[in-house]
Amino acid sequence: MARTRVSDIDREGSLDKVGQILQGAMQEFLAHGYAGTSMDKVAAAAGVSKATVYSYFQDKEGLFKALIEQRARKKFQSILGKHSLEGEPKIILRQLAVKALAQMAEDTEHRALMRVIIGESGRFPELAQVCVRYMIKPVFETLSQYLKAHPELDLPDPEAAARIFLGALVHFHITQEVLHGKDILPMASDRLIDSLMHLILKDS
Amino acid sequence: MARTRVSDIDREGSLDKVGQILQGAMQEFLAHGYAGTSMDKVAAAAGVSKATVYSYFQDKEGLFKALIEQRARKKFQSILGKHSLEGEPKIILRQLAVKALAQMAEDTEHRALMRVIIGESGRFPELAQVCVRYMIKPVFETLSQYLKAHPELDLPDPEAAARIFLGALVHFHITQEVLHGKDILPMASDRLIDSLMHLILKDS
DNA sequence: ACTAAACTAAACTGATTAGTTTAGTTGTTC
DNA sequence: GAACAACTAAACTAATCAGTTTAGTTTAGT
Repeated sequence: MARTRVSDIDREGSLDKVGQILQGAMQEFLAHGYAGTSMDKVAAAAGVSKATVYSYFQDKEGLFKALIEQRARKKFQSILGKHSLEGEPKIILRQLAVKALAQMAEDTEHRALMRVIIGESGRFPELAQVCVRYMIKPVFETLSQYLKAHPELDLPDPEAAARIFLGALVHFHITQEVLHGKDILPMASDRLIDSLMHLILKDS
Repeated sequence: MARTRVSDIDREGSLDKVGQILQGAMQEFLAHGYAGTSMDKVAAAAGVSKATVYSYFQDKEGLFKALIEQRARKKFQSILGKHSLEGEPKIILRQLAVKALAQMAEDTEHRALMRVIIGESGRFPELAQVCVRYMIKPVFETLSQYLKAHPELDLPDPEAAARIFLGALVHFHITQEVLHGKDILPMASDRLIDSLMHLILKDS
């Protein structure tokens, strides 16, 4: 049976056992997917015995779900949480696009998380929905709100425009980085962003 | 060793052994991913003995790669191959968007293929690149060419515009269908398409 | 020092895996 | 009918897997 108690004094550096296990699980699951990961290797990567893993998590599926939920919740802050979205659209939207593409490009964990979530979305639909709810939805709503607050952009449907804006960025990242298409279908990110700005702002 | 001879008379219905094996491999690999699929089940699904599978394909990895390459090459035709892309942009682009979204939504194999390719893109980068080369690139180039041939659209960078157009559509499909986000982040596809048309055409 | 909880390494179960081998069965060709 | 190639079912190897158990160690509270 899994323990309910989680918060104790942090002996041993900075992580409690749950954190240690999740850390090891992240390393393995994000690198090899659900079916490709063994619980022995998770325990080894966590620096913990296998019995301890099973004392905190019911089974492999439970650990995987707990891990993905934790990472999905933690990712939202880093992608838009600090970005305040205040100021002139011409500047703010460009800043947002540049920063989003750059951040996604350098964040290998985010890339691995995308692969796992999409790859397992057929077998774990509820996990995919967790990611929609806690990662994708807040980002869309934040941008929608900003676009709605700027009627001078003359967007008849700000929510749909937010989808187009973010969809174009994320799909660009998928083709270039996730699918290793940089050399086959090369394009500087500035060109995408310039065109995106031109379409949304209707002028320069 | 894998056989080199492939084309023979088609005894037995319509499929040769290679086709039969690939058919069974598709059923299993697309449903359970690479690591989650066993060669015993592939042979059973193909209606063929395991020894026969290994007489045509070197190993699991070779069969998987052959399968994904075949499906990626076959998918290009169905997504844009029949669409001729001739006529007024206002009509053609809307038609293209409507048809692309509808086709992706009803094509369960395409959805499974997306999951597997993205999910395995970290472990099989060369397969992901095959898909970029034979599925994504031709679609981008077809649309780019069409946009370039219509200067009245006043697009400063038709290639980037093609990326935005298709990226918005594909990412919409990923959030709604692949990640099961329809009920969490609902939006009628018409709204997305209307906004996309408005942005590209700058008027109605 | 005693106790109890948390943890460890290691062995174990029973199932499954990739890939090979064996012995026997089809079907075609000469 | 002899010979050959393609195929089959089934057994086999050696490794790995999820999950449990055992027996012993560490740690903290009293």
